[in-house]
Amino acid sequence: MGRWEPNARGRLEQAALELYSDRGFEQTTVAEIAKRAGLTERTFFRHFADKREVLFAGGGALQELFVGTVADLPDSVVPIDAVAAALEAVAAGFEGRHAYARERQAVIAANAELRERELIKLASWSAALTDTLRRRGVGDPAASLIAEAGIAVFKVAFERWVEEPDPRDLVQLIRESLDELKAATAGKCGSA
Amino acid sequence: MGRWEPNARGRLEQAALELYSDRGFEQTTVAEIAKRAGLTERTFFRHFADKREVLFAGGGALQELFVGTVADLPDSVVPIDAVAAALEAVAAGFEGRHAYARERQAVIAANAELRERELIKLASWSAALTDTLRRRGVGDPAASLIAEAGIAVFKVAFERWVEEPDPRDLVQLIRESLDELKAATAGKCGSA
DNA sequence: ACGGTCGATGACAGTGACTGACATCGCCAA
DNA sequence: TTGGCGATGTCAGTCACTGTCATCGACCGT
Repeated sequence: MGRWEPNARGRLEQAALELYSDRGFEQTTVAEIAKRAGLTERTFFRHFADKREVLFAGGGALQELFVGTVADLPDSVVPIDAVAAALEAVAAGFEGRHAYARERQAVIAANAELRERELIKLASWSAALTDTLRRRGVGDPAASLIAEAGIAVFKVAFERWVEEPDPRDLVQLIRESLDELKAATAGKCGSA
Repeated sequence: MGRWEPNARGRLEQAALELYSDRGFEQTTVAEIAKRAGLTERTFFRHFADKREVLFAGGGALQELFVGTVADLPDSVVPIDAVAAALEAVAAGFEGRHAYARERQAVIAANAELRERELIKLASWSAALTDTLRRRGVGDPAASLIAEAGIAVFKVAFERWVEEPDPRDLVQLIRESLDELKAATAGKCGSA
């Protein structure tokens, strides 16, 4: 029970999600999380920059998948389609994790500070995507706008996916959302 | 010099911007802000929910202008055009405040926590806009997507406006950005 | 003028997030 | 065995933020 139990980081992540889910984010102290993981508060802060980050540290791999997908596509693919492909690749990464995503998202939705952190993570995706698009020769500000729009599509689709207890196909939700955005910016659909 | 100097709130806002601008956000304590404004730390927290909010409290009026503009437009106006009109109305509100906006934005850009707060404010605009669009009969998820895309247009245009020391016309920057987004997403309704 | 009410402020103690400095523990290589 | 080294523990300290109560200053009715 002493030091050197394996996977300290993972234990902290799991303990945090459980406590945030049970008592709420604000009602949970870092000391409690650490204790449940068999560690000390100081060690928590060696693994995670702050109390919120423990819920978001896993997102780094997704961002790499996301950007990598766009970068690997042939230049002949138009930007909006490249973004669509990347979104679908990320969506596929959530396969079979609906229950986990749902619990985590419920915790985040219940607290403003956690929503803030989530938004800045998505903004970081958007910035990385903007960069990748520029490298493909997309101009400014088109690159930023396509990236922001793409992230918006993901956000909306993901929200819908998580809302329902009965998991639909996230990839398809993303396709639908993108089509709706295309229609709306063309000024053709959705008006009263 | 005692109590009852007028405009305590405004003095706190100005003192905070000056100190954040000079020393940086993290290097400034709330006690210092309060002292410069001739008040105490406790009074600061009676006016602003936290150390960041002092930079964002003025945004409420803008959100009302923004949503109000959309709500007042005749239903015959297509959603994307209604959003464009609202963005331009807000842009007009920044007339002659370029120097202030520039200083404030520099402070925000220099600190991750402040960027987080800015993102959640924009997300709040987006949510309010989504609501207003729904009331105009726009369906889901089109309402969310148009709102998110509109905010993205504003974000990109505003960034460009603030970047340059020599102020261009924000309204025109917004028009250009919206056109770029339309071009990038151009396609038929329901296309793959 | 007087006393009373009320909102804004001050004073103070307390909690908890986060940090820096240093000691300690367990693994691995020389 | 021993020394290095990374991960952890311990402890003190700062600062954001909160609850509570006292105090001040303006306005109001008498």
